[in-house]
Amino acid sequence: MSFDKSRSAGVLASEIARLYTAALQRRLAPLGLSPAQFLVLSELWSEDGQTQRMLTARLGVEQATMANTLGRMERDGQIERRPHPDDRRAQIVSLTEAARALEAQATAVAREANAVVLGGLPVAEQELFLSMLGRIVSALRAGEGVPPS
Amino acid sequence: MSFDKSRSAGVLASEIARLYTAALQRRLAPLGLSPAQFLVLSELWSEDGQTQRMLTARLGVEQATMANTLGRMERDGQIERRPHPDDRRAQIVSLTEAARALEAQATAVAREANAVVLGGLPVAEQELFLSMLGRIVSALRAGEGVPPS
DNA sequence: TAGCATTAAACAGCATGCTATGCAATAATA
DNA sequence: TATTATTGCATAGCATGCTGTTTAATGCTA
Repeated sequence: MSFDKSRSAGVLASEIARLYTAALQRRLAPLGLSPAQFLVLSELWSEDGQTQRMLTARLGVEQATMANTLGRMERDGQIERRPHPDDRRAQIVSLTEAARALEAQATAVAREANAVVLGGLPVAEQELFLSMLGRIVSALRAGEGVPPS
Repeated sequence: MSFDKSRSAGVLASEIARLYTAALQRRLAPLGLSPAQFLVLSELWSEDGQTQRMLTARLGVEQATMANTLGRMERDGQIERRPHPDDRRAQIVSLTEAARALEAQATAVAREANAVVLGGLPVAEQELFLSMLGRIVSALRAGEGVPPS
């Protein structure tokens, strides 16, 4: 009859997401970063000089969301946008020195925030939990997401 | 060194949350409801006539978030706010007829959206997964959240 | 009882996410 | 080659979440 939040995978996942984001934000704030900015940076740290389109695809958010986030990152001096040499529609997103310098610290605190989440389970179950999350994401992307045309 | 999103419990949970919210939104839209509105309604369906403070505590969001959501729900004709008989600061939030009529359908589609999420796992693992989510939420609330003073 | 603290809501301002549109540049095709 | 389709981004507008501040009503206490 009624809806039991405490047994809803979606509601529980959303709550974990909110608490994780808050934990990460508290740790990133001293570095001048936000959670979404961190994700973009982590992509650029592994490969600098990507187009907005590539970043959008790899992080799995909508193009407009990425455009807004990149706008804030440019405003905050984390990235620069330079014209694409071959395609005048596109731009190359590249790290500033300031952003490059944050990699070690930011990665460390992000790992810490994730450890806090996993810390809710005994070590013996953590690996299985990660595996379950991964399988669910794959299934949802395949089933509910936009079909890859 | 670098940050691996695909092994981050927080990132994966956030992604499941986004995909779940989208799946739920698609199903609720024909009823004129949004995911956050559904959660408030589900609370009111089980006990009508609560104060904003009670709803805030039970759904675990901030007071300001709840005030905004209730504002949209009032605008959309789902709830009414009436003065509290004993406390002139407070208001009683009660369901409109229209909102009361949606319970069965809305609950059904929400269950469906949750089934889609759990569907990413074999049935044998679903119960364990729910238990893990619940334990993590409890641990995070206790550890990182605002201490219950 | 006067004054301070607490509580219930509202409001302001911001970050992230989304959809829908619009625009310019590039590609494909009739 | 002229049209049409596609692609890469930007913008607008909205929902949800947060923090911080303000206001009004209540409660407590010296």
